Amino acid sequence: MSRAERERQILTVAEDLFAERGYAQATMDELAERVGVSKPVIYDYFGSKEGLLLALLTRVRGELYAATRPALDAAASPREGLRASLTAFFCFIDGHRAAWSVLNRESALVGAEALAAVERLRSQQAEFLGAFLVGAGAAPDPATAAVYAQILVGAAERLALWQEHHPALTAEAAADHLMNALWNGMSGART
Amino acid sequence: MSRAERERQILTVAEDLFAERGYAQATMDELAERVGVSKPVIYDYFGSKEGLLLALLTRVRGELYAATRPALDAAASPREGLRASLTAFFCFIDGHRAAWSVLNRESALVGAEALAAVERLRSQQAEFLGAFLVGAGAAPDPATAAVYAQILVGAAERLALWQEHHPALTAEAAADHLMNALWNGMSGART
DNA sequence: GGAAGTAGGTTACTACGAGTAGGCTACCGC
DNA sequence: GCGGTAGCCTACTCGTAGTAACCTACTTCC
Repeated sequence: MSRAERERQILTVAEDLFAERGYAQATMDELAERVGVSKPVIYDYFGSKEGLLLALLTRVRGELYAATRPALDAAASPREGLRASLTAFFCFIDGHRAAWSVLNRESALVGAEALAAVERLRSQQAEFLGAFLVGAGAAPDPATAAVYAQILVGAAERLALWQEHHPALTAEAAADHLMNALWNGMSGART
Repeated sequence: MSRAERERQILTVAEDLFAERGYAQATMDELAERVGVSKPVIYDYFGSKEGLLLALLTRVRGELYAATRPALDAAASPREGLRASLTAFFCFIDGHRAAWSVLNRESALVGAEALAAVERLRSQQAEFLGAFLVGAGAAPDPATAAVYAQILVGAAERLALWQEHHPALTAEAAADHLMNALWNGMSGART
């Protein structure tokens, strides 16, 4: 098997295994067994357990960006663009539900590098959201836009996790709620 | 030394150690050494490394509740109450900066029980915020209020973490931004 | 066509950290 | 003084991340 092929295979198996057991409980021995190779092969490809997680995060980051970025500009108005992008985000999480909590929440404990990788993932989202908010006139200045972007990212992330235990909340409904709360404000109740 | 005294001592040292090294990198051997006892003593008190984390989370939960809950009702208006409570939250994080990321973000990877404990912490905040939002007329119905409460919690949490790398953002400023974004809405820029 | 290098593995270890078995000491009630 | 017990220690076991050293087949060059 070629290197690139083997690499993708290991990452895919690892994503499932991490989702199933959690990062800490997943062992490299079991991963190697599932892939059907010996352990040093994994180490040859990724260097360490954390390196493997890092590679996984990088892959997910690319996918998430591809899923949410285009939606922002494709819509007719800023409001609809933001709503479409938020919906895309929740749909993406839905498709990667198993990997989501592991990759985005459990990863932090391993080390500085993995933590930084998770932060880069968030920053990537926050950055283009911030630029978007400035363009949409939704924030008085770039600094405020940066803060607002963090608020958006945090709120969306929390809602995505909350969904796990409240499956009644669909991706569209989650996006709608976010729009109502953040765009219109909570000061007066709206439906 | 009495049991209760020893327990508090171990928890305090553990909080520092976890903050310093991160949960995974912190070893029970080093903790025992810092406390000045042998390892089995720690296990006698907390059962396991995760048990220790759990006890720490429980303590922090009580402190966070005490810091944020009273502020909600003490103020003259709902708007001011929410702002005061958010400010109290960011101030609390400021005081527990070192422990914050470990306890609230890194803990998830250990096991189901620790994960549940972290979720309870968030739920506690979300619950009284939800009830508050209903009372304030800031959400059309209790179900929406529950979603809004999650949005508040997620946004506040994210902003608290973002502050780590953007120390210019004070607790008051963070609370103000949150109020502007969430209460008034982002649809029209306000200062 | 055979020597030399290399890609893609393998088996069999080491190191280290979580958790434990069993014993020791000093104090308390009687 | 003596049994019980609270609080603590030394000295382990065991599982898992990570590694050293070796092996096999294929490609490449003369």
